[in-house]
Amino acid sequence: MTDTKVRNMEEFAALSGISRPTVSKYFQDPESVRPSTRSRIEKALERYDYRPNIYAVNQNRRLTKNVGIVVPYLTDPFFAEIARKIEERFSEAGFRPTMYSPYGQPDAESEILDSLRSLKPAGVLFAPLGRASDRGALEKFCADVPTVLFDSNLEGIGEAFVGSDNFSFVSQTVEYLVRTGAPPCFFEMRTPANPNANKRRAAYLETMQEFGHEPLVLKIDGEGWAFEEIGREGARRILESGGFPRDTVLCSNDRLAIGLLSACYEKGLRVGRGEGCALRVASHDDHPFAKFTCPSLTTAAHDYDAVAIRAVSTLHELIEAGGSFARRDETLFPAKLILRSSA
Amino acid sequence: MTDTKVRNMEEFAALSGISRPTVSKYFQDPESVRPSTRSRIEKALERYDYRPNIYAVNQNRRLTKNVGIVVPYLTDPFFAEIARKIEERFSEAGFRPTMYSPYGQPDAESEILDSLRSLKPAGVLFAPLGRASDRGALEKFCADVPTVLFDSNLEGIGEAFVGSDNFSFVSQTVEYLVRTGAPPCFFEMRTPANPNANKRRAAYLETMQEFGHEPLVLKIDGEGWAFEEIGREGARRILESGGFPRDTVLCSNDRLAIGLLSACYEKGLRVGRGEGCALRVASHDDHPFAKFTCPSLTTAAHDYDAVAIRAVSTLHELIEAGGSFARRDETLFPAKLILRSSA
DNA sequence: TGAAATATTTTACGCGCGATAAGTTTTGAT
DNA sequence: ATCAAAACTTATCGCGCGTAAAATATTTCA
Repeated sequence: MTDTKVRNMEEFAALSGISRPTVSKYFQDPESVRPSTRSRIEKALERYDYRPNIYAVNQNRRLTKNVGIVVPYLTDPFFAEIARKIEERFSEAGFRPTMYSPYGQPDAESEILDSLRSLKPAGVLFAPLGRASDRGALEKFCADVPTVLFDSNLEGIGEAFVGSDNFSFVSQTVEYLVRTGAPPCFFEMRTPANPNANKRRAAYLETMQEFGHEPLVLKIDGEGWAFEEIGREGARRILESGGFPRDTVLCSNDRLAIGLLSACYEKGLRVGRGEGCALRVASHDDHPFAKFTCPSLTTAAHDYDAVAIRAVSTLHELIEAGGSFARRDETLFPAKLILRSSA
Repeated sequence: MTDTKVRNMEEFAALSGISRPTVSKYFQDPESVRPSTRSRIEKALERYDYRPNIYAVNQNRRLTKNVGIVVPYLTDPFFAEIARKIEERFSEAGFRPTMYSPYGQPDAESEILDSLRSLKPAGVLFAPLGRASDRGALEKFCADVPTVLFDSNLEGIGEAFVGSDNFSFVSQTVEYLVRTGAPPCFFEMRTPANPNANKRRAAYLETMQEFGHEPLVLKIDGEGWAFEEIGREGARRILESGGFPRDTVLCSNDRLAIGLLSACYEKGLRVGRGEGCALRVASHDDHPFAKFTCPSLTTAAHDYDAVAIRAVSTLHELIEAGGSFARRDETLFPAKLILRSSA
């Protein structure tokens, strides 16, 4: 590689012996030029290592190749993992994905949308905070930018939704717990941040009804996104005031369960399905750490890959459709029950 | 807010009754225009909600307000947490931080640097993969872009380094374990990805020597970044072939320890410092999940905040210094011992 | 009140590339 | 060899803004 620094496309075109418009065409789609020209450009590319100025490109293109990925809490490995899968797929498809997270703060979410808008992205995959989101801000954003919601559905917002079927999660765990032991009580936050939590509670109530068992919901206090801490404190309080009302607990999500398990361990309460176990615990999500809890956590798993793949392909379709669908599709993937040691 | 859509700065300037160059000046630094002008612009801003085109701005400015944050593995809550803190501070300072992660892959790391370079960032905070990094690529990058390394130090790369003092981590844990019980063996990967691991081993050897104890290093097999899994498998193998050679184990990092604890639980081996405990386990990092392991993990904590704050301020200084320092400074923050139940 | 100091306006150019139109060459099938 | 289609070249414009120089207006302070 020669060290002649190439200032712009004009210069690079001269060096490769091709006209600038053709070089421009090449960078927009290498297949769109004749093989012989392509190889000449690529040879020059090896020698001079030029890349089009991304700002000039984006200023002039009708549509950028940027896509936004927004998740509510990026330090949660669950979201980090799904964001990663989505990011990977976009990169492969030649887009420039950028990740954003409001870390639970509604005003930060609105700010992200504002700054995202000014990036003129081709599209956005958006997992909203949920209850706390500023609905008006989201609607305005979605009116301007092709947006697909994932993970957490807000009715009427975005051109489509891709996520997991909460009913499938809960019906499977409840069915399993009932079949192999006793009907569970349901362990959740009093004021969940996420609409999925409400759907899970509803599914619990419905499924228990169906099986002819009395439902019992334990609502624990706590605000914010420190779910493990909240789960642990909630469980401690229950254990210190007489213990759980049933010998089987179904947690709304794995992060609460992680906290609960830690409280049980601390109190010397043995969790699992074997001899000498006082409590069975199951949960939902298959959080990346659920394999390493003590005992390892029986849970219903998201189909991470399916959600990521479908979310990306749906956004692709949306972009190609010009930014809007005739109908707002909702795709829900079923859960897969993962049997481990906790129940 | 009126719904007249403002196309560009020209139009907005006309609407606010100020000339375009002055409006341009305002957006670069609101303090640089007369208060009376400023308030006129801001009044217009409330009515018309205009924002300068980010691509046109960045194309023409000598230096963008972009900064890059690169961490080796973003789905690791440890990195996610520190990246978050850094991101937050840059946002407050009026920069546009963007996060990148190669997820352990050296070629992805080089690609990130390439695409980062084309963003013409004012500076980059970079936590390299370590051993696997393509040193040549990093050097070339750092020659063009003001870069400060953090977390993981590669000698001679970047204009400065900010991180934690590995010796301080290990000397504190070893001292504590020796003082309150017995000298630990050291549990680590055979081929650690990160230079910090080597420094920790060296610190272990040195500290044990100093205390007059025979060091003992257990090297477990495994490749990649699935440290919990690797730690668990390594511990299983040890437990199944006679158990740990000492009753105290010091893990190189918390993620390995999480795996080890899970293996111990599985095998019915009670970990902790009380009666009936067969093993004491301590570690390093204070991973966000270390509070929730069973038992909770005694560990040496990074000063996350100090590292984040110093990394950001160092990069600020570097940018203001025009991109290079006279001397490559290395800032190391000491660890803080966190006593929990595992040792 | 007046002159110097500071802000603002006017004017004009450039950044690097996308897009388009009109003319020229190359291609590949007859 | 012929000819139309495909690919390329040349020329030119526009995107939205930064920046600089010169002219003008406003403020500041004696």
